[in-house]
Amino acid sequence: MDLRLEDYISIFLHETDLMLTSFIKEKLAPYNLAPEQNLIMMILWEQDGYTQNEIAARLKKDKTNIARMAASLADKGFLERVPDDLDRRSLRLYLTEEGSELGEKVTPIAEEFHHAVVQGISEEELQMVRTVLKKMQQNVSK
Amino acid sequence: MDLRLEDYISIFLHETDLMLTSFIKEKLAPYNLAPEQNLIMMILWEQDGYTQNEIAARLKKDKTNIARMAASLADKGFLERVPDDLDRRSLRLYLTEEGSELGEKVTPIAEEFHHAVVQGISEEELQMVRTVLKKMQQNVSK
DNA sequence: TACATTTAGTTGTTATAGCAACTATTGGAA
DNA sequence: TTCCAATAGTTGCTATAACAACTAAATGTA
Repeated sequence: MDLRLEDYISIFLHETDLMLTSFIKEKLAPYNLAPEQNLIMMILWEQDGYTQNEIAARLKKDKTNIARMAASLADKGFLERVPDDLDRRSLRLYLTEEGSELGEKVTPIAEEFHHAVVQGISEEELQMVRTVLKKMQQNVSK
Repeated sequence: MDLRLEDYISIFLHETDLMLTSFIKEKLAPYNLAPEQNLIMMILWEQDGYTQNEIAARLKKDKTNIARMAASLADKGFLERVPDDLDRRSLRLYLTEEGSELGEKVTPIAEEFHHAVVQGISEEELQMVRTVLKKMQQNVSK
């Protein structure tokens, strides 16, 4: 077969992902928010009080990642980690005043980012890409 | 606008990338090769003796990453880092016997991986995805 | 009730990614 | 030839990602 690096769609996908991440990282930097930390905040801005475990399920990430990102966000003063009364193993994430206010500034940036990314790409093209990516996901799942 | 997480194509792209990476990571694990380390090896299997800098340019990665991955691959005995005679700042990467032989086992795995990923996806669809991803890359570049 | 199992979260480790600041070397210009 | 600028690589740091092994708490069953 003899595929070259340029033939691997996975490599191209990975490069694209890194470029998008780097782009939004720069936009968020002034707000002291890293890209994946921002995803946690986006969930909480809609509705806070979720447990770390619930956030992990929603973001399809390992609970270790969420725990460390939540700890970092708490350090920054954007949220508080409150043990649940009924299940004292669980930590529920609640926005602080500062974290809550941050949403008003950062939400528009996230949406601008999305629009910048899809600029010049039609709804049909985007849907097609979603379909193909979904197929790839299925291809590598049991 | 009020986009939900599911609306962000960047998030879907990122999740897909992670799933593909995790899949190939598992396939390569028995050979003591991590996915990105494998990319360096793939270049060297085609032609070795490139400098770390040349590898970094080819893989569009920071030279720090390449330096650390090359150090790791050297630790594993897959390559040697040889200072260039004419420019003693440069380190050229040469395959060891072991690293060279590894290529015969791992190259087919990489190609099988690619075929697994694109299974059930037509050439036209794949080309269209490439075109759209390229457009996204341009959208986030200066 | 007592004990085994499951669950939520933490700690430690490895890999990737990229920035900043540094050393060593090379190359270019006065 | 001397000195400044550019280049190759390293070290240190922060963030993401996920696995393994652990603690603490809750649940289920004998």
